Amino acid sequence: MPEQFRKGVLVPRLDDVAAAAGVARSTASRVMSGEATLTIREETRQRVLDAAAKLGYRPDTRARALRLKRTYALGIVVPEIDNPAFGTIIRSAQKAAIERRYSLFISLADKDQPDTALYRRLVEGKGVDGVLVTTISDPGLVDELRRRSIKHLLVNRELEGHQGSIIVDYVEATAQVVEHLVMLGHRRLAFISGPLHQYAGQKRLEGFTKGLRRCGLVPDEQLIGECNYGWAEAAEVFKRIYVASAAPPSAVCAANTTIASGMIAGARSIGLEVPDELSVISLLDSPLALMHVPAISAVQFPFEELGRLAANELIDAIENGSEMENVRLERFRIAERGSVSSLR
Amino acid sequence: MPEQFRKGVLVPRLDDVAAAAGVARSTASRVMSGEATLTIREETRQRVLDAAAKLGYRPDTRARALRLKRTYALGIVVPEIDNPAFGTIIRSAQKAAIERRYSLFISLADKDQPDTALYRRLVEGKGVDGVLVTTISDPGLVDELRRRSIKHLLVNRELEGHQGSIIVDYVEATAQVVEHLVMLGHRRLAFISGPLHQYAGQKRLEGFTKGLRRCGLVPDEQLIGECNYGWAEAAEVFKRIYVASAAPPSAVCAANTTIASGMIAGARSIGLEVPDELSVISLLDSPLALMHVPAISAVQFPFEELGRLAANELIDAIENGSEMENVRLERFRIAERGSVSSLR
DNA sequence: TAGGGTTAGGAAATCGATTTCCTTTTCACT
DNA sequence: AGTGAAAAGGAAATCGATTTCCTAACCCTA
Repeated sequence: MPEQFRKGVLVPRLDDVAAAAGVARSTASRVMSGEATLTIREETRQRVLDAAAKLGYRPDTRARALRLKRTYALGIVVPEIDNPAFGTIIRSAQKAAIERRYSLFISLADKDQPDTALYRRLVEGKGVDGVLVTTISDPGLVDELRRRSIKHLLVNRELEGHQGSIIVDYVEATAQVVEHLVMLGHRRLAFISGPLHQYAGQKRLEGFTKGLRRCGLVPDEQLIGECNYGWAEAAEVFKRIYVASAAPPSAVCAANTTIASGMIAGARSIGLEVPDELSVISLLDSPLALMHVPAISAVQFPFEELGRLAANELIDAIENGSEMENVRLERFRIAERGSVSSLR
Repeated sequence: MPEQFRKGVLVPRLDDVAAAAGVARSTASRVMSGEATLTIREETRQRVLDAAAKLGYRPDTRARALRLKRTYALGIVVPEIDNPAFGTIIRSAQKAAIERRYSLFISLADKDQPDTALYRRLVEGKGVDGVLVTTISDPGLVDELRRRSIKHLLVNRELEGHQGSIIVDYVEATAQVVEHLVMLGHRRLAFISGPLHQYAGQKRLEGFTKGLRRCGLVPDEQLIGECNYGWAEAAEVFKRIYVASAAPPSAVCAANTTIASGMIAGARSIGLEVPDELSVISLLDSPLALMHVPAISAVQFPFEELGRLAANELIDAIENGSEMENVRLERFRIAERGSVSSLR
């Protein structure tokens, strides 16, 4: 009875393929997995392949993983899913992974639920061969990965003394934005950041002050604002800064397009024209930048490349045991749109 | 030597725990997996638990899955990751899954790469116990799931004759938006949809004409536009419609906030005031709606509930073999903000 | 045709956990 | 103390694939 049962109801196993082709399980395995440690006669190969096709055989990943101690799966931990930068990274990383015959699983690192799916089941349970980490707000994750010596690569994040990270250059890009504005004649620059205790905020602030110093200017505490809660807050923060400052800014760098947009709304609400009376630039591009009149100038980073390289570097490390490096992608581009004016 | 080797370098297995506790593997298994088919003396239990804790033992998911024929993992296939509705669905589904001790893996159904990770490795290779499907643009996926009799649930999508889907009511919501506008005195309504060949576009168009008919009005082909490529196109489409129509619309329904935003820009570019000369409402809310002055009125759907219920229904079906139902969440809310005016 | 080297393919161990089936121990009761 | 039932725990099969080790068949040459 098991014979009928197997053919009809259940999913075929390798044994079924072997039986159908009239060969041993081992031979079927050799044919299916391709990696020929042994030569197989062409005619036998075809018999097995035909049988597999007819039965609709698909190898069982779980069994394979158990035996091979390899899952050919990668995980990526992301803090938020609807951030366009992460979206791009995920997409390109998945594409690169698939090209090398790996799968990529995405797992959200929920703030209220740090005990993520990926972490609990996959990493601890050896469900993935490696992990891309795009958030370090929970340092416990990286610690644990290191402790269990699971290959992992920090993506768009870096950590003091940590081997294996790949980043874009927020610092230099921000510094160059500042230089760009100064070259256009701006002298009073404001900076409205996202949460300053987070990685991106810190790097951008660092770049901001670095850029100013390169131009022989000194940062003015009064012109530096922090915005934790998005658009509406950005408008308020801007107004507060503008009104309070002795000499108001002629240009503002916003951490991202949401903040830039909010700031523009704030500026307009107190009668300021953009870009004539206030130049605005976003330190991170997104589709939102184009949804304004004028469109918002913004810095574009090679996030697609970042995701691709990250996946490939991780896979290399898994397959060749190669050490992971710390890579910094220096490329970026200031997309000049209409929100910045020249004072000259 | 293997003894030392195991303790030092490698990850502990159940056998190591058993050895450390001085019991048999089977006993250790019974303690660790909790499900007591057999009673275990409290003292023995503690010994095993202590040993496991000391060794840092974590069960190997792959081996477990192989033996149990269950992975306690769910997959979700999403068409795009940076759409706020999908973001909400994913987040709440993941949360619900974790609460029931399942993992949720997200996989992007890339258009140019329909051969997704989830599909290839997980579904075919029995890597997940069930799948949430949020896109039907590739009907092959659903076909294949059905053919392999893998539990799956359509989320925010439905298919003729398909058992197992959970949706929000785009049709009724859109119809009620139309009624709402008509009650405010609007008679000439325009509708700018996203791609009309896709699910959401079809449902909204259906609701739009249904709403009009309920109010005794007839849809005017001239006032129906399609926008496939986002903001800038929406502005153009709107202008074209407005200029071309004999009697111009006093209100417009946009499929989503990006289109609504683009339309508003288009309207302003031809000198129209919003909401005084043109009312605008989005049939789908997103943070972008609040990034306007005036803020854009929009329809809010219970996507969080959708994701939660979807995960739970799928898990129920997996665990109890219960049939999956077709559920429609009727709740929705029209968030009135400033972009709609009354003509009375 | 015997001998040596290849080529082709099979039997069985293995990966790590679960579970069935069985044996031993414990305990209550007479 | 002896008996039977219940409790506690162990040995081994199992899940589905890979791989090592081995044997049989084949081919060529001397």
